[in-house]
Amino acid sequence: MTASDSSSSSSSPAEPKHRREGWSSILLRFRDYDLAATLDSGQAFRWQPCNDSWIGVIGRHWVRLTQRRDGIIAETAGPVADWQWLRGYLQTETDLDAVLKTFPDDAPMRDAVAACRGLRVLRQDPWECLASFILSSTKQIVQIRQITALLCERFGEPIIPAQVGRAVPCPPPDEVSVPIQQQSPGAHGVTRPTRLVEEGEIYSFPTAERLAITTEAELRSCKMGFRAPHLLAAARRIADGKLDLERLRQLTMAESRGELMALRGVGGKIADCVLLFAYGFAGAFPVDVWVERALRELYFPRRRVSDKRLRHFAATHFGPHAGYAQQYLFHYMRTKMK
DNA sequence: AGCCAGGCTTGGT
DNA sequence: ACCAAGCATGGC
Repeated sequence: MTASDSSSSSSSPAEPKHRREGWSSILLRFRDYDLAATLDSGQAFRWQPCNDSWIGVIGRHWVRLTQRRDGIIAETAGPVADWQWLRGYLQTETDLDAVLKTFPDDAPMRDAVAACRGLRVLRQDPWECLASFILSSTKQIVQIRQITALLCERFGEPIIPAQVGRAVPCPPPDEVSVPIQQQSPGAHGVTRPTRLVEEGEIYSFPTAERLAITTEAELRSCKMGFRAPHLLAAARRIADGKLDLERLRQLTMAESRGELMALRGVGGKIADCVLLFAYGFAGAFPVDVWVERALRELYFPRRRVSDKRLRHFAATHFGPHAGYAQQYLFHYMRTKMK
């Protein structure tokens, strides 16, 4: 698409000045990307704002993202030969203009787009997405963040910003480089006693295999309440191969939705979130309390409309990128209006 | 204190 | 087919 990159091996003037040895960085060039809206709109729950950047984990990569006028600077540890994993996650190759043009031309959509233009739908790992949204039911977003943070601290693997260096996850943007010290292998080895989590330390999202060998009580200690048995059962079905999340990519949206909804604790809304945020089914349209409120207040003010009729409207009115439209309505509703 | 939160399941009409 | 209660937990 229109994006062009400059890798850390080039001498681009846009390169971050605080680059350190053992790090890679890249400038993904494009306009029309609102990083803050995208990372803080209830799609993913583990991005932490840090000064003017966002810090998080994508797969096994520690990542810092910084919005610039002409794109996004990404930094990560170690050499990176191919940044496709990052472009895929951020969906930087999606033509946003083309998506927005498919939206219905009505006042609510115009207002929603005007309020948060540049908001994107991410493309996340299916397991992390599924697990996160199993934990989301009847929870506020701040609490989902808290639960997933606990889950990752207890059962994830520590992700060190520079694998051979000291963990300095959050220096100010132009801090003087920290000398990288050799560290004996195994310092973060297999036995990780429970301890206070260091400030800013980041963990990978635990695999289904890891969670499959926990107990419901251990999961409940992450404050997930009645969702614990649902998450545990899902992890076990995936770990033992009864459910293959990769296989769902080959199915139709409806078939994939059915497979997801066969899991305890996964109804239509959570399934739609996974279809949209992980598999990229553009027509998936999750309806939560905020989107239902948006539909009723913006499209049917002072009218009583049945849930059935509302679902039919949602399924037919928003076009081939209904999921994108939904995310704009959601973020619009949550930010601009109370 | 009481209500609500990016819901789902179950049991009652 | 539609309606309500129950479910854990925490923020406001």
